[in-house]
Amino acid sequence: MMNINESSPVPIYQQIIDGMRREILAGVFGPDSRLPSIRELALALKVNPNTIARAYQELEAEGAIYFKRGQGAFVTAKSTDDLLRQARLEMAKHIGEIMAIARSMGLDRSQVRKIFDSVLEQQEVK
Amino acid sequence: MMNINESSPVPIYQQIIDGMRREILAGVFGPDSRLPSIRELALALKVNPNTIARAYQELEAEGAIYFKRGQGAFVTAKSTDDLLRQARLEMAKHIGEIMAIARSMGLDRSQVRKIFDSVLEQQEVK
DNA sequence: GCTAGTGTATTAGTAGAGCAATACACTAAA
DNA sequence: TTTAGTGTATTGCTCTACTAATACACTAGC
Repeated sequence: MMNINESSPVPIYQQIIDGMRREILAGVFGPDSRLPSIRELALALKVNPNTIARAYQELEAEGAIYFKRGQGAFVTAKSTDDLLRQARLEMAKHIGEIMAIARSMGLDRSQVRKIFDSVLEQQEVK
Repeated sequence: MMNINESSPVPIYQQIIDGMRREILAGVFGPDSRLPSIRELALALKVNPNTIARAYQELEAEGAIYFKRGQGAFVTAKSTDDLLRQARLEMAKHIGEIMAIARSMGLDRSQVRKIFDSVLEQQEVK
């Protein structure tokens, strides 16, 4: 079960998005299985329904889940693929930022790749 | 001369920081040369002096410039090195974000590197 | 000392994000 | 057709980031 960090600077709705993505990827909710309803989850996490709704809407917008009227939210069949595609997009954004920095310093691609590798080595993998 | 985009979501003070870093790196202002005074620049960019001051303070904090009381702001002798170091830190942050995404998807370093390379290929170099 | 130039501090206004309270509208199932 | 469950819309509060107006304090140079 996902848990919310009240004191985190990361907004609650974003924590829910992240948590749901992770749980779907981990197989906690398989394709076409039903997610907890907005009200259920709001109650469980002690949060306003609108906050859950916002998270679910974003997940719907990115194609990870879909709604059946009156019945609730369900995991998209291809949602694992979608999530991976989405993740790739997010990564691409960051790489874009990195390249913007690199450009303003006059670095070319191979220099950026070197920096990337050397920083990557220092990262924890957990 | 730097120019400000009023309608950008990027705060003005941040645009000034970025612009200044770029101009220093480009050699518009060499080591120990004097930057436009806070009031001058505020007038030129049609912005409040405090906004310029904030940008200059951050540049000072990261060691790119220094102040002489009553005389203005000057470029640090080693500021090019400092800026490169700073840029590297910024890049590292983004790489950290990328790794956070990767972790939640269960990707290891080599997979991340592959994605990075393939995205890098698609980036414009300008 | 005076003056014109520096950077700095105080205070306040504006806009936006985030979240909750509450009421609404729809649908499945009995 | 009623009921209990869905998601949705409206509204307002709070907090924070950003910016500006204005007044202050210091310093070089005459």
